[in-house]
Amino acid sequence: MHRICTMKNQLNKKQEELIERYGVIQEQFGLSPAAARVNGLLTVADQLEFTFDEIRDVLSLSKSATSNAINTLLTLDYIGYRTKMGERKRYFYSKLDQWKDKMEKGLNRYQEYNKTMKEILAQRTPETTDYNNKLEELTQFMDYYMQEAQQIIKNWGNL
Amino acid sequence: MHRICTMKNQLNKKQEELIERYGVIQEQFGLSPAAARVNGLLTVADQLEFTFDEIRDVLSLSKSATSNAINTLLTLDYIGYRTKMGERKRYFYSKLDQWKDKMEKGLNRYQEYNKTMKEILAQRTPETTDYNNKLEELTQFMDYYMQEAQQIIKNWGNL
DNA sequence: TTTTTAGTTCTTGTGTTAGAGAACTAAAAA
DNA sequence: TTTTTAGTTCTCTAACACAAGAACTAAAAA
Repeated sequence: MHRICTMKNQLNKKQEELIERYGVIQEQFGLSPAAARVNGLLTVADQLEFTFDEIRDVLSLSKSATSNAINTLLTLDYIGYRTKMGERKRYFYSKLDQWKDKMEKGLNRYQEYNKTMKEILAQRTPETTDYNNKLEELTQFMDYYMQEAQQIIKNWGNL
Repeated sequence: MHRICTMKNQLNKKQEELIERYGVIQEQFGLSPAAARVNGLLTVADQLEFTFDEIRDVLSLSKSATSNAINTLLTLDYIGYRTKMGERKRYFYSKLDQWKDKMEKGLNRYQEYNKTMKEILAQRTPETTDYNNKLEELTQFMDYYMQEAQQIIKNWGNL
C-alpha cells in the first residue's frame, strides 16, 4: 500500500518562520533544537495533531531525533498524545494549558535560590553590616515577589 | 619579594559548601562553572573585595578561566570592581543591588515570547476555535502577569 | 633599561551534546 | 508465518564549551 502525496500538512512561509522563531525562544528556555522545533510545529500548525512520521516528514528529522524530542516534551508535559480506535500510532498535540502550573513551578526555583541566599546571610560575619543589609533586603524582596506573584497567578480567571 | 602566607582569604567548610551550592544554581541560570564559582565566592566570603590573583588562588583556577569568568560577570553586571590609589590591580566585588533591574529585564524576555505567541495566533486558521481561544487566553494571561509583576517590583521599597 | 605586575589572548586537550543512520523490538496485519 | 508498522535504542561523528598552560602585552617598578 503506497502513500499518496496529499500536501496535507504543508506549511506556508509565515508558519515556517514562526516555528523557527518560536524554536529559538524555546532553545533559550533549555530545549534541544529538535525538541524546540517539534514544540513549535505543534503550536503553530493549523493541523492540531501530528503522528510521529508526520513530524519527521515536516521537520526533516531522523527517527532518533524525533523520538528523543517527543519524549522530552512528553516528560516536560509540553505536549500530550491521544490514540484512535484500532490504530497503534499516537497523535501528538501541544498542551497549551497548564502554563499557569509551569509559571508556579518556575517560581519554586527562586524559592530554592532564596533558601541558599538566606543561608549565606546567616553564616556571614556581622562586621560587613552594609553588605549584609543589602543581602537581607534582597532575600526579603524575593520572598515578597514570590508571594505576590503566586497571588497574581491565583487571581487569574476570577477577577 | 616573596609572598608570606597569611591565610587571610581562607574559607571555612560551610562557606565552601555554600559557594558550591550557589555555583550550581548559577550554572542553571546559564553561567559557566568557573563564572558561577567566582560569583559565589564574591557573594559568600566575608572578605568583600578580591583581586584577580586572590580569586585564582582561592578557587584554584587558571589565569584564562579567571579572566574569562570575571569578564563575563562584568558584562552581565553581576560584579563590579574598584581600584586603589597608586595600585594597578582591580578589586572585584559582588553587585547585590540591581536585582530588581535584572528581574525587570527577565520579564522582558517573556514580552518577546508573548509577541511571538500573538503572531502565531494572528495567522492561525479561524477553524480551530477551541485551540485559538486557549492560545488567546494564554497571551492575555501573560500580558496580565507581566503588568502585575512590574507593579510588584515598582512597589517594593515604598510600601 | 630590564623586570615585575596584572592581566589578555591563543593553542590545545577533554568532555559533552545533538543528531544521523542502522539495528533492534513488539504488536498488528497480511 | 512473514511482513509491516510504530517506534526505541545503540553507535558513531561533528560541533561546541570549558578550562589549562603558554605566549603575549602594556604599564609600572626597580
